[in-house]
Amino acid sequence: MEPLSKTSYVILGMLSKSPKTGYDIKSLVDVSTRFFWAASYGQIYPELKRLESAGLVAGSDDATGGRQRRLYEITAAGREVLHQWLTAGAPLHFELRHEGLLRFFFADAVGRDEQIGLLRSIGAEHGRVRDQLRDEIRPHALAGSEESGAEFPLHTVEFGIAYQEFIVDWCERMERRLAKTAKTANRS
Amino acid sequence: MEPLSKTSYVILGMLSKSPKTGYDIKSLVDVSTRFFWAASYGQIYPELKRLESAGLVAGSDDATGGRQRRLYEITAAGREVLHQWLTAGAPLHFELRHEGLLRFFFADAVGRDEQIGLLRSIGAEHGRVRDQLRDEIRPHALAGSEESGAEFPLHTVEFGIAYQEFIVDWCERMERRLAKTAKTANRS
DNA sequence: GCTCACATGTAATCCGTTACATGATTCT
DNA sequence: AGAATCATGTAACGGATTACATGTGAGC
Repeated sequence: MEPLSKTSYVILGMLSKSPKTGYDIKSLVDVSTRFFWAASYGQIYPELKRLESAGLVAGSDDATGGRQRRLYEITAAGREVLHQWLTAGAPLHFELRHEGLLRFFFADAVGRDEQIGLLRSIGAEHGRVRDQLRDEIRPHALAGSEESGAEFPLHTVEFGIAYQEFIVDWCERMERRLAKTAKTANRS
Repeated sequence: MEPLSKTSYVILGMLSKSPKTGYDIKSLVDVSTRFFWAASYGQIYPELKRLESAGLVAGSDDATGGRQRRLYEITAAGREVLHQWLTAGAPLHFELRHEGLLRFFFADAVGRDEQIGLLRSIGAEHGRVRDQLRDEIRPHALAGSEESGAEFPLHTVEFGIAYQEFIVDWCERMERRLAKTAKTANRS
């Protein structure tokens, strides 16, 4: 069996706690793993079908009246591959794409004002994400933790908050440093 | 004109300093922007052609003997769109995909030993990247800085080092925290 | 003579997003 | 009555990686 995509482990992981619809999974991802592993309907629904034909999840129709609803639950085989992935020694995929940093890299070509403006927008954006994690995602993780005893989703959000905060702080420090050594603009 | 991909800005940015071959660009990316914006030959060569037909770069054959070599330089129009991007108010694309964190999120399903082992591999991996930035990329940026006066590539590497270090530290703190509250394994 | 760096490209494939299409139920 | 939420899916597209294919020149 060819190896599963990382996103299918998100699905398996979410289903390992309780049965869910594709919609449920997407909603959950949006308030939890999204910041380090996003997923869209365009991935989730087809992936659920693939996982079902691979015997890792089992779907059952669960329509209420005229509204269609397909509830998936993880199978024993699914639990097995999830556990395998969770304990594997394989290299962990890590990827960052940061347009702000890319611009910053080339920022010698613009004036001090633009350099500082760039740092402000980068900092502001990461500040917004930090706020969102703190005010929306963290309470959600906290509730889940009290209800199920799971502590790692909470640890993960807390890492996220500290991570965003680190970038915000760095932007502020760099901004101050640049402000001190004001310099005339050097267009291209 | 449809908007350029971020990767084409990497190319334009690299060419804005001096003319280069596709090979040169790839080599440079690999010792500079790679950690927050990677690029492969499969993107660079086709993109150079597109940029040329859009009039943003100009290529000239520069073969030495039998070895083909095509040198590209940025045009005035190319400088213009680069500068536009560098000073635009557009939202900055940011994306993180972190398999280690994803596993960590689901780590309630494994035992303490595996949880700690996971933190160790995450920390070790980020430590390796930090070392690479410090020992290989930073000297390179420093040399470039002394030669051309460009300071932002250096600032960017320094951010990278601090960023990787932040994650390493966090892993160590979390590891210690988990070690203190040892717990029996709870399979799935 | 061999290996490594220089040099260019393409095709297959993967992973993922966005936009579209459709409809039921619940809340205000 | 209308809006928001629940619910499922697909098609088109975009961005990027990997593997493949090919060959030169320089240094040991």
